[in-house]
Formats: sequence, C-alpha cells, structure tokens
Amino acid sequence: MQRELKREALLRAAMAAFHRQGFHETSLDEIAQRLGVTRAALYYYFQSKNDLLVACFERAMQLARDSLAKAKREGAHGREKLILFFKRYLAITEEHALETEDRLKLIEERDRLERELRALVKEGIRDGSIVPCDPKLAIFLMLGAVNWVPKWFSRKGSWTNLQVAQAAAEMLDRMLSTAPSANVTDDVRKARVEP
Amino acid sequence: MQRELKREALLRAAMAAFHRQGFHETSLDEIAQRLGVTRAALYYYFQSKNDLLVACFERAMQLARDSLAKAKREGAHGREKLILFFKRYLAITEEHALETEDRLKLIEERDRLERELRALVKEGIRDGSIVPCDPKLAIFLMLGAVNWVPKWFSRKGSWTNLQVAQAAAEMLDRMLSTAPSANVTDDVRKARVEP
Amino acid sequence: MQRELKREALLRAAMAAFHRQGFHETSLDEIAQRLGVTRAALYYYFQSKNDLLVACFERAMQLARDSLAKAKREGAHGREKLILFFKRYLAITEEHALETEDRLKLIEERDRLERELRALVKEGIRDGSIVPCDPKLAIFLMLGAVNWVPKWFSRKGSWTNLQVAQAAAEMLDRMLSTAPSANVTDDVRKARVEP
Amino acid sequence: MQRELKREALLRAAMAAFHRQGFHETSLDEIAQRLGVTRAALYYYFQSKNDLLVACFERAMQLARDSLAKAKREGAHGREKLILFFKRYLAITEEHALETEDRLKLIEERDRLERELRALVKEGIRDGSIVPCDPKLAIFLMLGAVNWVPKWFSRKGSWTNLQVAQAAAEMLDRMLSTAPSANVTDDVRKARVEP
DNA sequence: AATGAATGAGGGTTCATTCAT
DNA sequence: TATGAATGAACCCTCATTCAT
Repeated sequence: MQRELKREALLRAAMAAFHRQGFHETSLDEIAQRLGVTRAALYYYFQSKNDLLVACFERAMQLARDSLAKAKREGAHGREKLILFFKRYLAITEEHALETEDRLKLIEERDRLERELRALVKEGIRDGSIVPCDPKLAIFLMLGAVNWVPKWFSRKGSWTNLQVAQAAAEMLDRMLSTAPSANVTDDVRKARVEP
Repeated sequence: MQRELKREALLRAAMAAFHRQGFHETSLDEIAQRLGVTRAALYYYFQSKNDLLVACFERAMQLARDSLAKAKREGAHGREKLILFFKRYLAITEEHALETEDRLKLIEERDRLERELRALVKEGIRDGSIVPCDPKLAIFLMLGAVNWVPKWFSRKGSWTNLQVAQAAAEMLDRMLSTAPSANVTDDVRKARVEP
Repeated sequence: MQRELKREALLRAAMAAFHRQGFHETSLDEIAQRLGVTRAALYYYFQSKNDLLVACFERAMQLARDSLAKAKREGAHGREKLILFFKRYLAITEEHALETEDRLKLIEERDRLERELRALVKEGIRDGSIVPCDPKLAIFLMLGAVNWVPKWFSRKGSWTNLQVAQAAAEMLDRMLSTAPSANVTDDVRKARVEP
Repeated sequence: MQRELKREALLRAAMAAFHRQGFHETSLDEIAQRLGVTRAALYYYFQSKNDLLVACFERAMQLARDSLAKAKREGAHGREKLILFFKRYLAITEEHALETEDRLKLIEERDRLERELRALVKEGIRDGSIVPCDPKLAIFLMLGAVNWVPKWFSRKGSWTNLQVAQAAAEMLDRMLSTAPSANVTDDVRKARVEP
C-alpha cells in the first residue's frame, strides 16, 4: 500500500511535468528530484519513460471518462451535458511520442471519447440546444481552448481553478448555445440599445 | 541577396518543422537535410538553434501584427476586427524552450500582442458587439482553440485551410457575439478573407 | 543444512546460466527468478556476483580434478588417461571478468590443472602412446575443441551428450595417437564412461 | 580517403577488442580511447555498437572466405585443402549479441561456410585422405580448437603466429588423416618398439 | 531467511555546437 | 560558402549492491 501511494505521487508529478513542459522537454531527473529520489528509483515503479507517459495518458482518459459519465447523468440537454463535461475536464497529457504499439491503443481510446463528444453535439443540434455547426470542428475548438488555458492560469493568477473553469464554461457554452446566454447576456442585451 | 534568399528558405523550413513537431523534437539535421545541406551550414545563417527559434517567433509575430493591423483597418466594430484577425492568424511557434534572455523579450512582445487583443475585446464590450466577459480569458480561449486546430486538420481532412478558418471563425464569433446566432454568422461571413 | 541445499541450487543455476550466456550477459535477476526468489536474496548466500563466479569456477575445477583423478586411476597409458579425462570434462566457466585478486588465484589453479594435463601428454610421448608434439599447444587445442562443442550441440541436435562425448573423444584421441586409426578407436571405445 | 583509413582503424580496434574481451565486455569508450577520440566520434563511422559488431563479423567472414578460396585452389586433396584453410584462418568475432535481423543474415553466412567445410570433410573421406567420421562434429572440434588458441598465445609466448599456426595445423591434420602423419609420426613409430 | 525500496556507476545514443579547411 | 570531423553534455536505461525491516 505504501508502494501504491508512491506510485500515485510519481504519476501525478509526471502528469504535471509532462503537461507543463511536454514529454520530450521533461527529463526523468526532474520528476525524480521533485519526489526527492534518484532517477533510477523511477524504474522501480515504471518500466520506462514511455510507460510512464502511457500511464499518464490512461489516467487522463479515465478522468475524462468519469467526467463524461457524470455529465451525461446530470445534464438536462446536449449542450448542458457537454458544458458540464468541460467544466470537469482538466487533465491533459501529451499524446505525442508514444511508441507505435501503445499509440494505437490510446489513439483509439481518444477517438472513442471524441466520438462521444461529437455525438453530444449532434444531440444538442437535434434537440435545439446547440446551434447548427460542424461537430468535429466544434469539439476540436473546445478541446483546444480547454487544453490551452492551464498553461496561463497555472498558479500566478489570482483566480482559483474553479473560477477559471466556471468562466471558461460560460464562454464555451455561449459558443454553442442557441439561447441568449442566461448568465450575462441578458443584462447586456438591455444595455445595448442602439447599434 | 543570394544569402537572404537562402536564409529565408531556412527560416521557412524551420517554422514548418517546429510547428509540425515542436522545437525539441526537431533536430537541426532534419532541417538541414530538407534543404540539402549539412548541419554545420545552418550556422552560417543562424548562431544557434535557439536563435533560429527566436527568428521563427519574430516572423510569426510580424505576421500576426500585420494581420492585426489589417483587421483593425477593415473591421467595422470590435468583434469584427477580432474575428478578422483570427481568420488570418495561422502561424504558430513554440514559445517553449527559449533561453531566459530571449525568452523575456519574446514574452514581452507576445504580451503586447495579447494586450492589444484584449483591448479589442474591451472595445467590443463597450460598443456592444461583444458580450461582457473577462478579456484575458476570452483571448486565451480563442488562442488555444486556434492554436489547436491545425493539429487535427493537418492534411487528412477534406477541408481546405480556408474552409476551416471560415467555420472556426464563425464559432469563435458566436462565443463573443451579443447578436442572435443567425445574424452573427451573416456579419462574419461578409467579412471575408482573400486566400 | 537447509541453507547448504539452497546454496547448492543457486550455484547450479548460476553455473548453467553463466555457461549458457556468459558472465556479463547474465543478470542476477535471471538467476534469482529461476529460483523463485528476489535478487536481494542471493546476497544471503554469496557476497557478490563475482564471488558467485568464483564459486562456479572452483566447482568446475573440483569436478575437473575429480575427473582427472579417476582417469589417472583407470587409464592404461598416458593417452588413454587423457582421453578419459576429456570424456568426463564438460563443465565450463568463464575465466573472464574476474576481479584481479580472485583472478590470480583462479588462474593459478587453472594453470595447475593444465600443468597436470601437459604432464600426461609428456608421459604419453615417453611411453609411446602419444605422438611427439608440443604439450602446451596440444592441451590448448583439446580444451578449445571441448569447450566449443556444447555451444553447437546444445539441444537442437539429435545426439545425446554421451554420443557427442564419445565421438569427440575418438577424434581427439586420433589427434594424438601413435597407433593406426582403426586400433585407436577400439582402445578408446573400451574405455567407456558410465552415464 | 582519410575517412576510409580511420574507419578501417576503428574496425580493426573493435575486432581486436571484441575478440579479446567479448562484445558485452567491451565498452565503446575503450575502443574510442585506443584511437584517441571520444566515444561520440565512433558514431560518425558506425551507426551503433551493434553495427560495429556486424561490420566486424562481415570482415571476419570475408577473410575466412578468402582463405577458403585460396586453400581450395592450392590443396591437393580434401584433407590438405582443409588444413590449408585452418592455417590461414585466425580472425574471430563474436556471433553473440547480434540483433535478430542482422543475426539471421550472418548465421546464414556462417552456416554456408560450415557447409563448405563439411563438404571438404566428406570429399576427404571419399578420396580416402580423411578417416571416416562425423563431418559436423569434426568441423566443430576444429573450429573450437582454432578459435581458442589465440586466447592463450596472444603475445606473451615466444612463438610467432606462424609457428603456432604451423604446429596447430599439424595436429589437426593428424586428427583427420588416414595416413601415418608425415611430419613426426614416422620417426615416432620407429621409436615405439614394444607396447 | 528474505524482501521492498533505493542507489550509483556505467553504458549506448543523440544532438547542438565548434573549427580547420 | 559550406563541409568533414570531432566534442561534450544530457538523456534513458540497466544492474550490482545495500539496508531497514
């Protein structure tokens, strides 16, 4: 059980580092030093740097799947489900540099996730909650936006992660919504009398 | 002048490679081989790999500034100017991995650009074309989305770059627009970018 | 006594592995796993990998000495004694990679064995059973031939170890024998080794 | 042309080192230092340590083939051809540790050589110059003996390589010969009156 | 008697960089 | 203007070894 804890800590450190700097830019030394151990100690928990990346990716996927499941349960309509998902989704890994064998499995998994997300967009378009658009592009834009944000709001900002997530979700919501956005737009529309 | 031409070719090759694979994943050998010269020849044109990256970044910034200037001249209101800019912006560089000295200069420059973009958001909010929101976050989201897209639509897709740009612009526009969805799209559609 | 048994098993596993793959190519992990224990457990029985090698070598030497003693008792003349020895000799160890201190002791021991073998050659030359030749070279050739054989007849061949030993002994015998080929073989064939 | 010379020197140093210590026991540092260069410099001439080994093996094979061709031209009968070959053959490489792809090619080549040698044994048996025996075993014994010798007569001994080769060839010859060996046996047979 | 966990040294490899030519 | 040759630092990884438990 001691071991699982350390492995977990290592995994978290690796996810953070890979996310911050990218896979190739992160040396095992960095990760090891952050945990106060030697580079070689990592090999007690992971067989290679690549395996570590795979584990990070799998963890991220698992978190994403969980978020998605919960969002699908709690959202009222397509758009809401989608936005709920994005509000939870924050972990990212680098899908670069995976060795071909692992790469295929992970790409497959990632594609499955994207397919589900696109399905939500279609559902939203059908039920009238989402504006007509290309689902693939919509998802890419949102993923890009979401993946990008933490690079800027890492710790320096005065915002909490929750505040960032909330505000970002509102904007992405507006990007898709057919309704005048509930939160802020209403007030605004009134303020905007003549063009 | 012969030299300028070669240097220009080198810069373009580097931008393409860095953009495609990232800075650390691109070896000077790759760039050199694509130009049919030796690795060592590059040092006749650039003092280091890092200098090459700096040059790439400066070039990207210059392209961005030009796009911005044109967009400001041609857009009718804040939102339109912004969207026009994004429709032109496509070059990306890696802001990672810069050595500290250069890094500061470039970060400063990038910040100046972002400040201007944020100013446009504020202008849009004032003139009623953009929904009230946090300008910083809005810009990050849009940059993220825009920076992410080319990773997916590289070559496989059947869309042209222009089509992608058009569709993406519409969605980002909707994210900010105070106008009802339908109209918005029309506004943007008129503000075409020549190929 | 439990301990001795385990130590013996370990030694045997090490001899087999070193013999099969060489000293440097065999990791302690391999040996440990074959015995179903941890790498660290080996250190309860041997102080170091090098000590393990020394023990292997000593065991091989002991086996060789026993073979030699028996051969000297049972052989009728010099050549026969020699050939009898070779028919028994099969264990090999790596004399490489010994640390200097141990190396000297082992080389000394190996030299003693070789001296005795050379003495047998001289005896054979004197008693007329062995053709005049350089004893040192003769022994090296025979050792080389014998050490080499198991690399080829490992498991694939249809021959049993005994058959190989028999046939090889005949040929080596002929290399030294003063008698016409036909007779020689008969002499040796009678001097059987029990399985 | 300068390059070919250096590459040749490197190859020779590698052959010597691999032959002396084995492949795994030889570090690239050792080879590099013997040539007065850095480890990294080797990669200018060979793509990997494994490639270096492959080159060594190919060179050894080429030398063996040349020796064989000459021996077949010059020898009068099967046995003589064979013995002539062994008198020339001295270069050895480690066939261990080749990566599977290269390994197959080289094993194939080595097998071809062995097949030819075995054919000579058969020819000798047919023409009556070689005593009836298993050709495969005979070749293995001779290869083993020959491969082993240089480990002992490296430089310390007072014998020249030529003297060693001459004496070893005589002994191996006797191992196969149907005739009372010309060189020494004749005198011997006379000396040996009563058993 | 044996294990889990960690270490440190060393090895192969890549790559930006330099310099004489 | 460009190349051939070489370097040194950094990286990933393996493995014998240690030590508390």
